[in-house]
Amino acid sequence: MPTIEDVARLAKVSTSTVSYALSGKRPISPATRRRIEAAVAELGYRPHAGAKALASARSEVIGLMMPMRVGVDVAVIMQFAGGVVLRAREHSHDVLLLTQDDLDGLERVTDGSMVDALVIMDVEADDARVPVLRRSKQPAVLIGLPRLTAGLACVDLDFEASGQLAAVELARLGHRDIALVGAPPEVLERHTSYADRVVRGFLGAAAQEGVAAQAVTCPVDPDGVDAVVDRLLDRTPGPTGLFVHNERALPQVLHRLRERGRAVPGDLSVIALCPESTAHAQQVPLTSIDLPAERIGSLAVDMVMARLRDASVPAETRLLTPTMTSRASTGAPPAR
Amino acid sequence: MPTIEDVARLAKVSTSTVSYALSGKRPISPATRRRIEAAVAELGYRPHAGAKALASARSEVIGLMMPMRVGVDVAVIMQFAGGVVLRAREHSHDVLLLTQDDLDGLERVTDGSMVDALVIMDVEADDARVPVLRRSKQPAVLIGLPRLTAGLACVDLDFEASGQLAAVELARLGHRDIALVGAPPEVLERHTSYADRVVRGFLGAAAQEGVAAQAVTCPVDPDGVDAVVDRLLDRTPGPTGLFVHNERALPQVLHRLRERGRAVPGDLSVIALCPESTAHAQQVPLTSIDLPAERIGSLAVDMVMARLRDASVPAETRLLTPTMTSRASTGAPPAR
DNA sequence: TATAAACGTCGAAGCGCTTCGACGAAGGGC
DNA sequence: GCCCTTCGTCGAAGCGCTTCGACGTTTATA
Repeated sequence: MPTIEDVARLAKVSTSTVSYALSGKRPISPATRRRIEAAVAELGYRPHAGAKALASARSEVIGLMMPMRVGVDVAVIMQFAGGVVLRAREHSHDVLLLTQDDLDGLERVTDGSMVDALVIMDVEADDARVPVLRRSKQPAVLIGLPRLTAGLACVDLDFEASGQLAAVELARLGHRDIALVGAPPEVLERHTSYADRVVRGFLGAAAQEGVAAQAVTCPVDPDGVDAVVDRLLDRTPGPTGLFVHNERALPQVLHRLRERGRAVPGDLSVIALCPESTAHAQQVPLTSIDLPAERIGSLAVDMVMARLRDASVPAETRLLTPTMTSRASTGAPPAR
Repeated sequence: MPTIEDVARLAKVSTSTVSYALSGKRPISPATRRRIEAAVAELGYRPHAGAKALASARSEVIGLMMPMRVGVDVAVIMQFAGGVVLRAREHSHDVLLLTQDDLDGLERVTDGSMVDALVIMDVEADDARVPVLRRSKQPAVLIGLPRLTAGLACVDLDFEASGQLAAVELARLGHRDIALVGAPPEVLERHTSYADRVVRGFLGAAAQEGVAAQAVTCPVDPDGVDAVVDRLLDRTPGPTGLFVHNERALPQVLHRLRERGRAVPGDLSVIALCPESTAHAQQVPLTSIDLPAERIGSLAVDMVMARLRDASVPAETRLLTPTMTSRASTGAPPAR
């Protein structure tokens, strides 16, 4: 591989001039710049990442911690990751992948200067990674909210507002008894905060609207889903509006409703909290609150980059306002 | 951050001794080693990755090219990736993430010495990345088979044998008319080679067994799936055995069969080609040929590491023998 | 027209690590 | 008791880049 010295020799300038031409950190005359560019092209020169990192104290890599167990919502995770990688490239950074629980990896990549910044996915209320992050020099942004956000940069969908939005919409349509079909028990137990927040928003808004409401967790296996749906339907009079925040259970919920002879939206209205693509992919296109995973990923990168560029940028928490799109799964409750 | 020099000073040795103690490349007396380890621990020393890479010409990072569009089989992709990352860590390497089509990124990370080796997922028959790989210095292993594998390291499930296995099993059970519900049209068109290979194996083995067989592509949207299933069922006499190699369509295929009143396995036997977890997750546990994605990912890393360690290790193609597990979805065809 | 400022370029000093060769001390073979 | 290894350690030379200060040359400013 050619080095910057080879380029300098071919362009008949010093290596520092090549460096400045390439980084743009000092003015270079058009003529010189052209010669350098020609030399770079002719040799196929690429700067050595390690040398650059050593000299400049910047690796141009950001770390991404991502859950990789085949679990709850692979599709969403993937969209986050896609958003992160794409946007990182736009900031001309690469992405180093870390698994969710690799606490030691976190220290290795930060202390070893492998990464300039970090994006942490799927944050839990009392996340073990937060203390590590606090003492590291690199800026980090969390996707999700820990219990204490002071001094941390966080970004997420406003799940509480999402819960409210769903409840208010169902109330507006005339439903007087509604239910949230929520995250699987294991997610709740891990205290991934979004699950709690949806519940709080949903129940709170329902109370305020004077509508009866309940929230249930819902496993992802078909039988478990059936049991949950059955329990809901067997109550009398029972809910006429459902808000489903559980991507993996969603198809089976709809399927069970069909099996039980309940028409959507004739007998039951359904609102889902999921990515648009998922809402579309169902047999009845679902009225949904979008989970803009890719956008959140991009935004996380933007935030972390801003702080990398200018350390005085404050570490704020940004909660994205949820938006609802009405499709074919909602309507007025059936007349009694 | 402390440097190796700080450690050396504290341990009262030279920096080279510290380096040798840490790498184990030269013998160090127990007493010295202990002092060095103590100093490392006391200072919380971590070697600077860039400096190490520069001096040793090894980054201890492997590149992983992974498709991140929300597409065909996110769960499988994720399992591959999980396998890769986990095993890479066992070889004390980190993983740099590249998107599937980032050809320029490939050159950047190889020529810029960001990675020591590469794992490339989801290889197509005439993959544009292959020429780039051939001219790069780093060892690479492909997950999937390009048209010309000479000189390349590849690893994949033996999809052709999988097709055969399914056909033979259905024939053995007494089915005389069988069908392959295959990959979505867009996958076939991209000539992701595994789709073709399954078809070839399935039809070939069926012919040999003297069994009528057909192969159809199958989109992933519910209506598309229904149409495919309907077309199959409306033929008379029609197939009594199905081999489904399309993870996203799988639940809907089963659902449509139920809607059409066909019992599994009473009226129709179904074999799936998918990860075990998917086969279990269906309402009827599916007889399946396992797609051991995580294992393939690990194996890919092992192969690439072997070649990294010893450049004379040949670049071989390894096709994993498929294994079938009988569950509740297969049996004899109905009596006529 | 004298003088300060900006421009364009260069040389050299690192950044933090690995690795080669060297060298004294200790151990083995005869 | 001598020579040859092996062991354990050190010093120094890079690895390929960035960046600081310096220095002639223009160009603007008064």
